[in-house]
Amino acid sequence: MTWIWICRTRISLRTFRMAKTLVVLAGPTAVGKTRFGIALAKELQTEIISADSRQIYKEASIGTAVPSPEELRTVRHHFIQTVSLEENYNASRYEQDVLRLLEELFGRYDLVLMVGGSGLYIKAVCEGIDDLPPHDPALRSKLLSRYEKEGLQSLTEELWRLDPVSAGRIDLKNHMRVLKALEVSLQTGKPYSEFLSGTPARRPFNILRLALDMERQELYRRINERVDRMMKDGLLEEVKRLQPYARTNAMKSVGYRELFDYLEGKVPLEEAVDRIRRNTRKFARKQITWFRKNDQYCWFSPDEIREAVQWIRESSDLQDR
RNA sequence: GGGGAGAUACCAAAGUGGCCAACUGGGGCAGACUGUAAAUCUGCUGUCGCACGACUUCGGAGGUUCGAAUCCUUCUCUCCCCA
Repeated sequence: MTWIWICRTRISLRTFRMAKTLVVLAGPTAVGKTRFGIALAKELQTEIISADSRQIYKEASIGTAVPSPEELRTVRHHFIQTVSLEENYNASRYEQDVLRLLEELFGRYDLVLMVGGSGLYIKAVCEGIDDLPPHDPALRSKLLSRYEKEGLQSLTEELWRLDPVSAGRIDLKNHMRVLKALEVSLQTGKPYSEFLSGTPARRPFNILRLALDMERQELYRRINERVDRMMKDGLLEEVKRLQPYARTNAMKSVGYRELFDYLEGKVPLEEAVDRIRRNTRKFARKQITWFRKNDQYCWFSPDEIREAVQWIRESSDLQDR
């Protein structure tokens, strides 16, 4: 656990002079962020902004593992079940919504807590995300069917023509990236790359980042346990109820797509549940990778709430108040 | 008791004399990622050095061969069918 110490020492030596601080609590799914976050919020007497791209949807609760009603009563949460699955929510909208809310919250608190595992959403708030023209679903579906008919090659060739900068930068094997760049370039007549500033946004508040992790084996155990609990709590019924939304973005999530497959008769139930377990493990690994590459995170184990509180107090200079 | 099929790396599964350290899929590990981000994409995955290379693998033990996961003998185990 030396890495934690190195990281803590380096950051806690820094002195933060700014009055307002956004404390970010990140980490893989099922590591215990909700519990930890609530404990922190109580201790620091503040509110929680959820940074979870799935818990934000109104219609879902079991599969997205939203905090329980009791937990939500204990500490005020924002962005939990606030938008509909039918809406086209994304990181950019989240950035704007959070910044607007923060203005208000910082009027009341010196310190606000953001808790969640959606790396891109957190990044959008902390570093900004460049403005793009409004998404054009018609163009997207046109490009998508072209991708299916003509293959990726045809799209990348066009991207090289329209936006060589992006073509040189983007992962050309990833059709999502190619599609996006092409879509924007076609829609605006300007290369996608010109919309990207490449510089992090300045924020009128300070940011403190901490992340939770635990031994891999234990994390996997907790994931399995959680999946079993979700099934007992009625995940299958929730998924049945959400079948009309099966084709929306959010319903491609772990826990839903596997059960849609079961409901459509593609796999037996036990197999579907097993896939949920495996896909959740993969998801957790990806989250860890994402947060690990950002060396501003100070890592804690989920039982180090006291240590985290102390670290936050020291780092945010609250003690001087 | 008789007849048949099979045992391959963590799992599943190809290979049926040299092109095999062994296809492929899963799993695992690592990574990329500025609008689907719980998405999408990439690399590695016998051991040791981790580049070249060296060493040990395809149920066990023998054998044939210049050479075997692949052929022969035998042993062990599994599955199926008939009794």
